[in-house]
Amino acid sequence: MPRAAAALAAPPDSRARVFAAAAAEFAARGYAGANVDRIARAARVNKAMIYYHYKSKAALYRAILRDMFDAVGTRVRAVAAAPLAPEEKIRGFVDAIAAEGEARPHFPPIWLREIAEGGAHVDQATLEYIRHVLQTLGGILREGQRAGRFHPANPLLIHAGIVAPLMLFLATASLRRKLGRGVPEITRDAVVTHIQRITLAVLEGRIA
Amino acid sequence: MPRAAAALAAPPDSRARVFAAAAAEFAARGYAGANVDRIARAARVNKAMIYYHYKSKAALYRAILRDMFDAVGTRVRAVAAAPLAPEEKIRGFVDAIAAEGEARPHFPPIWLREIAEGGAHVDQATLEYIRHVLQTLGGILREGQRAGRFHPANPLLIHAGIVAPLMLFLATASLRRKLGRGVPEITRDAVVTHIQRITLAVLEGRIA
DNA sequence: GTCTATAAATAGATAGAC
DNA sequence: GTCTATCTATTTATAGAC
Repeated sequence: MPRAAAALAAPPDSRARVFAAAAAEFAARGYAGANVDRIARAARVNKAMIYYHYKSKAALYRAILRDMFDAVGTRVRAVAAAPLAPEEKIRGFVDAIAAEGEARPHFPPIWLREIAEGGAHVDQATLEYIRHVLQTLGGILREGQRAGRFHPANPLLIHAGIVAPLMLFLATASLRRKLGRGVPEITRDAVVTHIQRITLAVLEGRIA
Repeated sequence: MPRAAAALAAPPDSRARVFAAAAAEFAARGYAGANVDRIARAARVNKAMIYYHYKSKAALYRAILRDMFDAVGTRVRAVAAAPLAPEEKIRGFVDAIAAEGEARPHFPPIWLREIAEGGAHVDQATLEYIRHVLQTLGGILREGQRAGRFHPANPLLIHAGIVAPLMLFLATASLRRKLGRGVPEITRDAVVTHIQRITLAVLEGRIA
């Protein structure tokens, strides 16, 4: 989905505008709550155009899902392939997830919802992309273990410890505003650094 | 909502059955995806009964939200009020969230979805309950700081570090099955212990 | 590629009998 | 408290003209 992905910034053609508008709509209201008319309006296209470009609302949604996880997978693999120490790769992994979550604001909310419904809309291709991310992290962990710098650890647990708080933070900007005063401020960098430190502390066995 | 809450196990009256069926439906499909006819069928009541007991689909959903956060708030305050060392209270806090997430299987998915839509359905009462949970954690942190055992920390960050991975773990049981082989197993207790350790390590400044 | 008009199904909500 | 029947609005999707 390179065309759609590249178009997130300033959608030139109607297909890319549909993609971008749909991503925002699905993020804000979920698959069931999303409305094709509203997507059309936001994309400044006629509703029929949506069905010209995509087979159905479901197919459009799945395209967005695939694009999301494909992008994270790619970014994360780049980190794993770079000539870096395992510790740096872990930091890079955290950064990659955060960067992707920020590059695509629809990513965190959609991700949370997919978790909530047990990946109901996740097709085989997307499932592969998700596996890739997990396997990439697993590879970094094994590399660190072979180098004698990481203790053995469950990749799933490490992954959850990284991704969950990140997505939560990125997705709760508006909710935090709603909670208002009494809830202390917090910055993106603080969160990323915090997660990097914790993850490395766990991997290096510095946590009793 | 004590009546509805107590009825989660074996719903005796129709109102409680509606409540329980609706909780499951909203958890599985989200607010927009939930279907009142389906709720009626699952609750073994006539659809009109739902509107007899609750003003609308939205009101029914809000009642479930309130019940959830009220319950966590209560359980968490009990931990904070107990005569325990701050460290034990933190462990208890983690346990309380996990226990509540397990006692109400609809809790984790609904929680994730509410985060995703920025608390769109959260009314004032529910907002209060959520604040209570945050404030309770804040109280435990201050107590530990006064006792010289905890370093200063952002309650929101600590809270996210606890709740996010827990909810994620509890909500991903089915998705983990879908990912299938290649994804290592993981137990509830391992997750809880892991989160307790990490949180305490952070609070005690054992993480560089 | 783009638009109008509309088909067809779904779903929230209620009136009114019992 | 419970049920039948139905109204009404919404919404996905498409046929067909340009």
